[in-house]
Amino acid sequence: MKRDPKGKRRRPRQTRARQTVEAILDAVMKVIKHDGIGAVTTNLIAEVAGVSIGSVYQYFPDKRAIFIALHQRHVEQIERFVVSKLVEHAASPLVVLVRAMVEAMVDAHAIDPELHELLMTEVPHRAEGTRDFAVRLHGAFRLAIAAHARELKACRDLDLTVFMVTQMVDALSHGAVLRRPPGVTLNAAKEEAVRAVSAYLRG
Amino acid sequence: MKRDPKGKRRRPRQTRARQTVEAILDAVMKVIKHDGIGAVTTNLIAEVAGVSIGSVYQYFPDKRAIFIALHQRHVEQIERFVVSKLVEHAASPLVVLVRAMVEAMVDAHAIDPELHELLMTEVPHRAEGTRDFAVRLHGAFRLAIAAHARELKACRDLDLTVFMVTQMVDALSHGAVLRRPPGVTLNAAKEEAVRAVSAYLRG
Amino acid sequence: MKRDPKGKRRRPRQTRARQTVEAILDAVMKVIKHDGIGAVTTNLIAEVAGVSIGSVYQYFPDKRAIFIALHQRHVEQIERFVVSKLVEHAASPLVVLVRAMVEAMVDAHAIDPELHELLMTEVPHRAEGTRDFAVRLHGAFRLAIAAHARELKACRDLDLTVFMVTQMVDALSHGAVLRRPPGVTLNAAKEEAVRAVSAYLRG
Amino acid sequence: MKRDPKGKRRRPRQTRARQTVEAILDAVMKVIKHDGIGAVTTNLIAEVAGVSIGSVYQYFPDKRAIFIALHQRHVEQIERFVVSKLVEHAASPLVVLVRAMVEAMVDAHAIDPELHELLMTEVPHRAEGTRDFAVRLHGAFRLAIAAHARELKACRDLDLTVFMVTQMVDALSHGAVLRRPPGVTLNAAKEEAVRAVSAYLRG
DNA sequence: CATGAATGAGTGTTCATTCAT
DNA sequence: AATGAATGAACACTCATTCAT
Repeated sequence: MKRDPKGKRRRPRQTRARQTVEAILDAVMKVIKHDGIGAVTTNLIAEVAGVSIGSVYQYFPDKRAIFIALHQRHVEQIERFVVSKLVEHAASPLVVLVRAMVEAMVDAHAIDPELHELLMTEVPHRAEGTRDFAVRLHGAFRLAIAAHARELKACRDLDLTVFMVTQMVDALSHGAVLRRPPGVTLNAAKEEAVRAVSAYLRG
Repeated sequence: MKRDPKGKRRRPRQTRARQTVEAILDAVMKVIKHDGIGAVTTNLIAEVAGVSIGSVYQYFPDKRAIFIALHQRHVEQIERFVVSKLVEHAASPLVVLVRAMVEAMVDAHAIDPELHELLMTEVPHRAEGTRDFAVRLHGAFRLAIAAHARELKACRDLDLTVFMVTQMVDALSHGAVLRRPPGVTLNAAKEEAVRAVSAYLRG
Repeated sequence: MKRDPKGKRRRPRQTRARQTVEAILDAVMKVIKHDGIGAVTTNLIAEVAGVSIGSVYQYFPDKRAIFIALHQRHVEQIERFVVSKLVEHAASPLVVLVRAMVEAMVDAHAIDPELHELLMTEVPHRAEGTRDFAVRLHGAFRLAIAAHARELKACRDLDLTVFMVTQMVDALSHGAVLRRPPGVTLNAAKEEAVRAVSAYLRG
Repeated sequence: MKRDPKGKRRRPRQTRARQTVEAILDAVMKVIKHDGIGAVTTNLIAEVAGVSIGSVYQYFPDKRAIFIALHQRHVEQIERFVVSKLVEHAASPLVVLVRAMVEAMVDAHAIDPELHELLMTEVPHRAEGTRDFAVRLHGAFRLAIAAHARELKACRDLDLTVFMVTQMVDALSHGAVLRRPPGVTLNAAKEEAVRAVSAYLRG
């Protein structure tokens, strides 16, 4: 596989391919939001994406693969988002870090809560390569928390602690966006989540 | 044609109907676990349930309704399970109550974790009547927690607190069963969850 | 099966049977007019008729038989109607007779033109026992026309003449009710039909 | 319409599509005549037409649409047939024209009387685009009759006259083919029809 | 590589009919 | 005779996938 000698120009094929893939995934999202997953057919995906059905099968072996890719993209977007927030606060004190984590996740969920919910409840996604939300975040959170390991008194098992924090942050931010009780503001829910995680970490 | 001596009319309606519905839902579960949701066809459901396809449509307007009912039944089972555990500990101190809550949820999830995961990730739900897990538990948890309201110093908003506890217990017990890191025992995960919830409630 | 010794009372069985049959046929009509023949199912017929589906099959061997009976009843109603008009004018001059025939048929069609049209275009009816409209009228018209045979100069073959008159009266009255051009009143169409038939009979 | 001599791209669209549609309609006719409409299933249509069931649904939204198209084609065939006969006799005297009209219709009905009858009595029609036989002929007949308007003494309303003639020709030719009394030849029935229409037009 | 017409196995669903009560 | 739950053969229709162009 020869690399481009000069490395200046991107191979147009790769670029076009990525564009097409993106168009297809965008189309799936659009259709899901408009009419539910029941309306998602490969032919409709192709039509909405503005490509031929043949091209869809150029990039995806079958329909299932499209859903998996959609999940992957969605999770990766959030992951990128969260990681970037986390590095910002690499040097912050623990509470600030926790607040940043919660805020990042809430923001991530708030981008398109409806779609997130649909992806989680309606779109089949159990498959290799698409590990769950919380699992994907494990790595990012581990790094961030490890930096504060000494502050954590009761932390005997870092992996366990990271696991717990990840689950809590994921669930509480998801819940804050989509299921908080009426009368509770998003900010209040956020603060409460920060409080909960902090309390846990403090021991 | 023997009429029953006392009873004027046979009335197998309610009983038979419920039996049939149960048989159908059991059949769906069986098929899902055997061959995945991809293999779930209405005719197969009928066959496995030992009823005619026509009878399936006597009780469910369409395939989707079967899935919804399956979710409902599953969630209700867990709810019943959790509630019964909760009433057992109506008079217990807070920490014991929290441990009971976590244990109940972990046990509930552990009954058939595979099925639970499949129901959540592969089977389309999202429809009236199938509110989320955590939402169903809200009521049960609220009752249990309200009894300890005085002990909760930092509790300004009971609903918010209940919401938080529900989310945490649900996520942590679900995670403990299905996503705990390797090397962490179920019991350790349980204890950690109890610790986390207690820490939050303590303020 | 003993007949009623005195013969005073109608056998309730016969009466009930006829009532049920009528209720079934009425139900079919009702459903057809409400939702089209596409909506006509035996179970719905039973429901609308207020009898059990089992009772429907007590009186009709299958669905087709119901349609045939419906046609038969409809045609017989019209036939009775026309015949009674015809006997009124048994002694009238030819033109009056023709006018009476046309009027009778127009009135018959006008009773429920919509249903008539539906019966003819949507409801399958080719079967023994359900000869066509015009054929059923042949006998009635034959009698009426035969009385005026001597007036008919050009009438070499009475059957042919009756056939022609029947076709014309049927088609023209049906058309007058359902297809006359805009701007033409029903009465004008009637008169024109009378003129046409008279012209034919006059030779 | 072969544009490019070299032929850069095949464009079988229009032609192939029409061929397929014709094949489907022919298949329906074939099945109806063989086994009755009861035997007409979409899959059988596809099989007999030599196309896949998927292709059937490429051209028709549902089964009903196939029947409608079949009616349309049938009526259009007859219309074309009649019109061509009519233009042949554009300059003929009235009686000859009437004879031509009757003959055209009789011939049209006689092409396949069985199918015609089945289409009319067994196949659901009645939908936009499938106006009745007589209505379709109205235009053709109007043109033909208008040319002789001066000869028609008693014709006050051309539309009414055309309506009457259309109804009569349709009914009498249809009846001549399918319902003439035994002992009456087709030719005799034709002549009688010509006589009837002529008598009407003469006033 | 792209296209999109064609495919056809497979599915959900209906509904005429039966028969135990 | 009446009932109506149950039946299941049969059907209309979909849609993932292919492949000739």
